[in-house]
Amino acid sequence: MEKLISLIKESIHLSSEAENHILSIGNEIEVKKGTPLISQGQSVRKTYFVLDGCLRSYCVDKDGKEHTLQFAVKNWWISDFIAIYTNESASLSIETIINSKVIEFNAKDLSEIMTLFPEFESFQRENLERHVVSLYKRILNQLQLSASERYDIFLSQYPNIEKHTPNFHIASYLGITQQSLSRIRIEKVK
Amino acid sequence: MEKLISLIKESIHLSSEAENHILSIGNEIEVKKGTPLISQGQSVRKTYFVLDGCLRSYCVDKDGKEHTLQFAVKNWWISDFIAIYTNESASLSIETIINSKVIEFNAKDLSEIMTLFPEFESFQRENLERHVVSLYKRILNQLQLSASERYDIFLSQYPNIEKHTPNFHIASYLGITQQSLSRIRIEKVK
DNA sequence: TTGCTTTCTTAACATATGGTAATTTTTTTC
DNA sequence: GAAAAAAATTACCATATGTTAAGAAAGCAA
Repeated sequence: MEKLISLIKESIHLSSEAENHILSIGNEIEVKKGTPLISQGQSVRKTYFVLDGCLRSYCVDKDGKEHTLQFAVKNWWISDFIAIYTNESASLSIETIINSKVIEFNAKDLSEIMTLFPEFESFQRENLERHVVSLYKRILNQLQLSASERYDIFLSQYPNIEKHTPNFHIASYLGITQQSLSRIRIEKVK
Repeated sequence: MEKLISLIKESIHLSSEAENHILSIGNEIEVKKGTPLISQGQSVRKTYFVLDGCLRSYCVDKDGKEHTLQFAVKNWWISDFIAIYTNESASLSIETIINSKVIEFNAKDLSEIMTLFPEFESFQRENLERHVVSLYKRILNQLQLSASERYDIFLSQYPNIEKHTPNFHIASYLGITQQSLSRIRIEKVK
């Protein structure tokens, strides 16, 4: 939990009162590989901060195909932000890819922090700004790059992730089939 | 300019002091069709609020192809947010698609508002939350829908926009060529 | 270790989209 | 309104990616 506290302190001044409040609303838990944490259709109550391991958020389309929206590794936040920011029920599911350690927060508690300690507004705003930038960059990649080029960028953004993440999840993040990814991987070797 | 003020008032309480400050930093201008407002490579100093008309942001790749990242119509903000939030020079260009009326802000003035009037933090945060949601939805569309389905959604999100926006800009937003879009449009008629 | 399950690869074929180029249509400009 | 410029359509062929299905490899559980 100290890791999260020190991360916050990089961005804003944190009173001991606020620090204690965060410690009181966060719940550190260990989650076995393959555990569903949020399921499409449910009402979303949780947001997770990853201490160790790897999670992913994805949606399942009408044909039953999965599409990975986000991977979250150490020090990243993950939730169904679409549901949280629009107050709708979950359109995404979230699961652990490997055994992981996370801090679980009630989304409601997190948004209340900003009322209790207004300085958190700017912490949250900065997070959102970075979030917007990364999403724009992903859209730009999708618009202008081939699947093979997107895979290269993926590997540089998530070094080591392919050691524990099945290729079909990576393929679903890149927007291609696992067969296409397999072909691309073989081309690279040559 | 009243339109922007009333939009802000929907989100936060606005003191007359803060209102005057906004009026003082915003510059209402009319811009002829096809005018470049920001160009790739420049340092970005402006953010625009659209009162009337239509603008787009786009990037030009190494082959000279354009990729449209955003269209902005009435009551939308547009800028190179990647550049602004990362403090880099512009990776995007912005231009008017038709004769437009916009309020021009110095990006620096806008971010200073939050220091001068902290209540703006939450206005900006809410904007960013909506921004994140719309970007996630676009990524999901790109991952799971065909070009034809994405075009349908585009038309419902921007009704009337095709009346004044060239198809090759719409195609570049959807991530396809104008020839493909042309084929899709013909299929629809049948 | 052994067997079972999941994941990955491979192949043959199908389909969507891209590239080039010519033609038509629409818009702009004078 | 005529000429010029820009945009849209069309056609033909190329290519990337999808689909289906089978077999190989890797990972997991007893």
